[in-house]
Amino acid sequence: MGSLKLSTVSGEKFWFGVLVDEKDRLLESAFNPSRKKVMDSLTRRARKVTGTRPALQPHPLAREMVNLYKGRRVRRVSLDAQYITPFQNRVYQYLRRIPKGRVTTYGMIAEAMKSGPRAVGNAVATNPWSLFVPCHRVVPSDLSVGNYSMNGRISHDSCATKAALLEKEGVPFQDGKVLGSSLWKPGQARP
DNA sequence: TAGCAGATACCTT
DNA sequence: AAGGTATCTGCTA
Repeated sequence: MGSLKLSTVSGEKFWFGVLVDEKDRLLESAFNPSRKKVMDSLTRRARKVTGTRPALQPHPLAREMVNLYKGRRVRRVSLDAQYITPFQNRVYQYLRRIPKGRVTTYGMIAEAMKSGPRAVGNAVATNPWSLFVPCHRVVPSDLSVGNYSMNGRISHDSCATKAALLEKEGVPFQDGKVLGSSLWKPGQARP
């Protein structure tokens, strides 16, 4: 593995950061009100992969991340799936198919995959590609907002961020729950 | 309708 | 083989 690049930008009320390889493949993305937390998460990953610190230099994908946060559509990004498990990979294929403005549930993904909802939650929680793989579009079966961690601890703030992201994408809410009309049912695994 | 376990759970290291 | 879990369902009151 060659050298990695780390780029951060601020936008809205967050810091956004990406870690990319020499071929512009995304290894990890993170966003948080604290720039230090973003940097820590990305440098930790880089160190694990290369044993060295990544080079700090601007990268367009960081800007793209802000666009995603604003609810805009961006070009397809190539992800480096070398450091995730096959199960995570399968789960993320489903996440990437959830249309903007829709949501699905942990249980529905589990059913489609013939796995269990808690296992799916486990994989979703460890998504290394915040925003690029839209894990915020997965909610509990009671259609409440559910949990979100933003590469940190689960908190009220991060869950509010999840709700805000969904609202930006046009998901209708009522009494703190998404409307059933926005549910998207995942199809069976594709070959 | 809110709270609480069980699921012979499911995946990861 | 143990440990973690961003869940779901049905049963209780």
